[in-house]
Amino acid sequence: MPELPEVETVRAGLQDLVCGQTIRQVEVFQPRLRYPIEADFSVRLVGHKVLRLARRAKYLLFELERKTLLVHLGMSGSLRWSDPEQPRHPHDHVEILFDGAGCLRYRDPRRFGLLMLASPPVAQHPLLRHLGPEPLSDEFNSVYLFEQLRRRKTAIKNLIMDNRLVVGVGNIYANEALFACGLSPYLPGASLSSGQCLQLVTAIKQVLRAAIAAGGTTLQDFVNGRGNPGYFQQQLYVYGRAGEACLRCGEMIENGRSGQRSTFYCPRCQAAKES
DNA sequence: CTTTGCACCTGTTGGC
DNA sequence: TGCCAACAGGTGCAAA
Repeated sequence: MPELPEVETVRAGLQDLVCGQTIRQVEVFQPRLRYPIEADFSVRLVGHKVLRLARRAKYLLFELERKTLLVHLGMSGSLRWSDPEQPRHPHDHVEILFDGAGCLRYRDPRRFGLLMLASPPVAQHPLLRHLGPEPLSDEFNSVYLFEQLRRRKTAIKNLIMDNRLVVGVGNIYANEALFACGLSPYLPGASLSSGQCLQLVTAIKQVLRAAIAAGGTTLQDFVNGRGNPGYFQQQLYVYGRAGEACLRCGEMIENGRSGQRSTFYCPRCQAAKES
């Protein structure tokens, strides 16, 4: 469910609540997530203080003194600050209690997410090592993108959703960014000119920034760390709008498939252009 | 190396 | 109303 803007929204909302807090107790109610939670997970966390809450790609990084807790929300995960006295939801799989009042609860009906401890340097962790640049960094620019797309015939939409090329762009924002710059999602990567690469890079950054500013997109159940929804869905131009009129030209938005993912686009604004 | 399709899991939705 | 197939924000992996 969460793409980069949603994860960043959770990070920003939880940061002040967890930083400086020491972990008092960890309860695992359901260890079978994407990777099973190890038996010593709780023991290794208790007594450690959260120094910083960072993010890399769609991973949340709880930086402790000598280790890092990695949390990925998968498709349906959420992490929320809660009163330990409140009854737990059936899909609350992990609870982290702190010295101060309040606890962090990890909820994930589909269990595609993960919680895992990583030793420094965390960037070398197997799950993080092969990740591409952050989309909002200067490292992700048109020169880089153009070079990456050479010799790639995969559809551009699938390429920008590939973690090794650039992180954080999921199905919603891939569709939105391609609409924003008027490129067909089906263009082979190598067919993009350097000018189109610049337009696409600019569109991705702009869409992600706007989504972060709106607190993310809530389609069904996304909530930030404090249990509140995001509002970017009000600014979606194509995602989920199949059959409705294009907000720019009035043409009917189409819903196709690309790489087993549903793909929304305006056939007029995003006509496949030769380059 | 690139590309494709599957697998992991539960919940919701839409068609018949 | 009920049943069942299809689909849902992600991503690592095997196989071609």
